[in-house]
Amino acid sequence: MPRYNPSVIEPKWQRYWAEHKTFATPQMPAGQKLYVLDMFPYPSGDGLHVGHPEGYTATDIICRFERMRGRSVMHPMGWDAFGLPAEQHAKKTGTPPRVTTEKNTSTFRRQLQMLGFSYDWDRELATTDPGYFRWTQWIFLQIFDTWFDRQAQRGRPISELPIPPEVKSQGEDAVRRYQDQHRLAYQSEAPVNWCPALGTVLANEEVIGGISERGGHPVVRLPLRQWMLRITAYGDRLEEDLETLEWPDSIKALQRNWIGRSTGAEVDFFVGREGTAQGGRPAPAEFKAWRAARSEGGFPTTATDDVVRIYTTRPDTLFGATYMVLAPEHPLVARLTSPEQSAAVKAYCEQAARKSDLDRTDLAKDKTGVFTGSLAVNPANQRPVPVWIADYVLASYGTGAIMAVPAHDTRDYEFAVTFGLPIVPVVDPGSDATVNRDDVLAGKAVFPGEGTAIHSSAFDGLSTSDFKTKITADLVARGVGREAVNYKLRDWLFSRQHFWGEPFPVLHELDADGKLTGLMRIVPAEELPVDLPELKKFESHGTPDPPLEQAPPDWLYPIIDGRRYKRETNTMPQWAGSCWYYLRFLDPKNEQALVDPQIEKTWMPVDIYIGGAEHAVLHLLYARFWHKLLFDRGVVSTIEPFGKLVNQGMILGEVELTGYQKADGAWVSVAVVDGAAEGGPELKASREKVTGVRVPFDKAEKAGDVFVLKEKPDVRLDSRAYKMSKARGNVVNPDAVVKEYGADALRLYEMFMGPLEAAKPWSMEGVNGVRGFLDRVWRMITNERAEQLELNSAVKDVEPASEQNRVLHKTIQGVTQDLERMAFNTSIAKMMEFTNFFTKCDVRPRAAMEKLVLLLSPLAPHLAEELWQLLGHDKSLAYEPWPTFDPEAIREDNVEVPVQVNGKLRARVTVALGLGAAETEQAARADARIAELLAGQTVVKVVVVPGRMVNFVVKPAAG
RNA sequence: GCCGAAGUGGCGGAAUUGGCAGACGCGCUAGCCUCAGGAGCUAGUCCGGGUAACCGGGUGCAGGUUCAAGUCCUGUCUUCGGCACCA
Repeated sequence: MPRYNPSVIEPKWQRYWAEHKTFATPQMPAGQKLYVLDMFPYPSGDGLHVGHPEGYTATDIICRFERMRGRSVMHPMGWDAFGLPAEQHAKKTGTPPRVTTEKNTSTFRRQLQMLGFSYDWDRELATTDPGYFRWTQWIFLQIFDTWFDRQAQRGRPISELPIPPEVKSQGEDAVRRYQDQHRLAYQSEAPVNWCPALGTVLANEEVIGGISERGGHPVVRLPLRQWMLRITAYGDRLEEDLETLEWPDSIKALQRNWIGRSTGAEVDFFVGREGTAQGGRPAPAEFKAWRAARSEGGFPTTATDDVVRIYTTRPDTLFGATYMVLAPEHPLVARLTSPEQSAAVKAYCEQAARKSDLDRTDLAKDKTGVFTGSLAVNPANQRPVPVWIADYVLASYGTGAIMAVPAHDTRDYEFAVTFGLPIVPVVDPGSDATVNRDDVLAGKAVFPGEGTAIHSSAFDGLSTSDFKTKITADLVARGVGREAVNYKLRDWLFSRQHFWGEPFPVLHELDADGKLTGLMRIVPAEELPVDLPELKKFESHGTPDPPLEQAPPDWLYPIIDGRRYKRETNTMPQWAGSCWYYLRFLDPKNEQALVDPQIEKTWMPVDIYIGGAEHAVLHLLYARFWHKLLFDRGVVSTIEPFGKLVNQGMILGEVELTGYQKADGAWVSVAVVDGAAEGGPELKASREKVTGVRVPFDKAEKAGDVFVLKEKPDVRLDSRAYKMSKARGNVVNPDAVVKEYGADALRLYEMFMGPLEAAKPWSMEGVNGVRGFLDRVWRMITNERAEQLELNSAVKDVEPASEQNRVLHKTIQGVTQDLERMAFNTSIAKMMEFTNFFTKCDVRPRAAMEKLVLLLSPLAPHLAEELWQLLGHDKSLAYEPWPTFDPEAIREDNVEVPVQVNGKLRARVTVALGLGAAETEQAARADARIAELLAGQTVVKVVVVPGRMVNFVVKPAAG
């Protein structure tokens, strides 16, 4: 019985495509090129999740659609295969990560192939292949070999870095050290999250409140030598070039926010060398001399040690700066601390050092701080201001010190209130409705907005923006300030203390005693890759040092030209491999270059890039950074890697009803429960803990717009879909769906659920629904009752009747337009309408059936290929021309026009297409019901949109 | 707190430019077919009233612009996502 049986036809066509290499991409495009890329997955041990195929189906549809429209399509897939889970598995079981990774990759590959995606599998790559990470290491060498020329705003070879004469005069080693300081890859001490219990270094996201996310063990912060990449140098370009991209505005906003560019001024507050060295205020004579020197010599590039340099975005509030704050880590803290304050300052700084960044911000409700005992001079009005230390100022942002303007900055205001510091308003909010003006002017409220200057001597009356310009110019003229730009973006911490990652192609020089000299030597490009050594065991060795410290000596200590070196033992983060994989897909087997320049020029940029929003910032920012650097170094030809970006929404689990019960089992309404409380749900009023219980749908009913318990209708239930998770037990396995409904049904359902970008709850009933549609298509074209597969007897070689032709062409038009704008859900709806219509026809013209099969083929390719073959074609439809529609066939002779009276729909009249406004109005007036409604009324106005609608505006006739 | 997205039937969602709200699917109801059905077919299904024609209401809430608002404007509430002392 040839019913629609996906478990037979799907493997059949997958084999066909593989054997015929149907989707092999030519190295050079034959037609117009289209590069469609999925964010490649990390092959986890859990296998594919129904979230993966959502984006992959969307890109697959686009690719199949565009191939039929004549484009040359690049559509590759690969594996982001380095990652912590495989390493942790190795620690537990001793299985080498490469073995685990290959096993997981096989599962992922099988699952993706089972869904019939049209990837060119000959381009498959994994970031863990030595042939791949050879080039990841090569890119690192490019970064290492680059410095950033601020003037030109681009990266240049380190050999072109100008060496100051005073450095040159110190000899070769000094020059090398100077270069090392300016490379875009550099080393620095940075704190890591070391968890002794787990024996591993954790990422910031894995540490919550000083406790490891996994296991709940304490985590300590230790400084460790780390590799950093100078992404901040590219801050401006990363921000500005967002404008050139066809990305969702929300993602651009997220990136802009992350880069966090702000403009303002740097200003020096004089503290002096003499008086302040022991606390107290700077000597007036010394200050005078400093002022004179500054107006002569100007503003020095790096701060001198007689000033505290601050950064502010509001130089216009300088007259309101009543104190200063240094971060606890600020280098001047020790010198500015007076003997009397020394104990208090020391205690405060030690306490701050113990807290992680997270703790500092978490406990941010109350401001803490300590006075240094020193005073500085406000350069606007020459008044002395106290210098404080507080951890609400971050050492890592700006200059690590601020001027505090409590009247106009919320944080400064809170601090000033806590410690009783003076509050001087210098901005009049005027009529600004957000604050009470009198309170602001009395120093009893904070006003962070813009307004008119007061208490600012000669600047009074200026608007905030004018003031900024004027005072900045004034500061520059006096040599005490300059314009400045800052970023929230920090340099990229690029090393990990892991085994399962790309080794750095770097060797550290050892002296005769086997100690590090601090000088480095790179592994030359032609000797790459630096492969990972074989480790005997993977267990933790109890120190935060990288696991590769345990590597065999012949790997760890190479001897070159008779000199002993130690290899770098940190490895690169997982981001490294995913930063450039889109380039390697173009030319995956090239051993001479990362990508052939001609091929790169032809295929780049990626035209459509689809993936989850979780990569909105980091992956996309890092990849853009590398791409720009490669552009500067002449490796790639475009300034940006990804043209159009689409984020697929998350697929949630099935909708669940949750009721809440107290410890004694009594039900409580969801209205009185705080579900987001820490440590589980609790009653809003009493903070009593309650338990969430899943309630089956047959125990609940709808009351108004909420669900309630059937047996206790005053108990409201929570109705929502949750993120799929193992813990919740609501994960849907694609294997099971394919087994029961078929891959085409899974693909179609994921597209039919709703817009690609939206978060959507899963529903097995919905899968069953689209499977029903595929069954109907099958029955429309085949004879299900025959013994052998044969055409339905209603399918005939005849011309379509005019109504049939109209439906056909409307469907072609609609589906084409919907696919062009990635509205997959509505394109499916249109094919359903087609099927509903033609199923009712006793005669189904073969040409119409063939066209539908072609329209359906990007979405449900296996079914389409099978029907195409049955309709008498002997090769794949993958490159059949896409059906075109005839506008003539769609045109109807008559249109139904709604007629409104005072904006309310009262009748519909059928008129000839293209009828003029006057005639349409006549036709509307001729309608019996309209005539009745207009009788006795004065028609004030008639609005006619020919072919669309008529509206009579009436009022009762006078008299 | 700040930034972003979204609120439309019992449910997922349509409505491309301001012009017939609810396409399509699920679910539900009734009927047909069947030995049987988690199969198929037909009809109905926004809410209230009415046998019906039809009438009234309706896109989170409150206003506004317009002949006309799901769509535009102002305010507000809720949910989700992100950032979180960035001076």
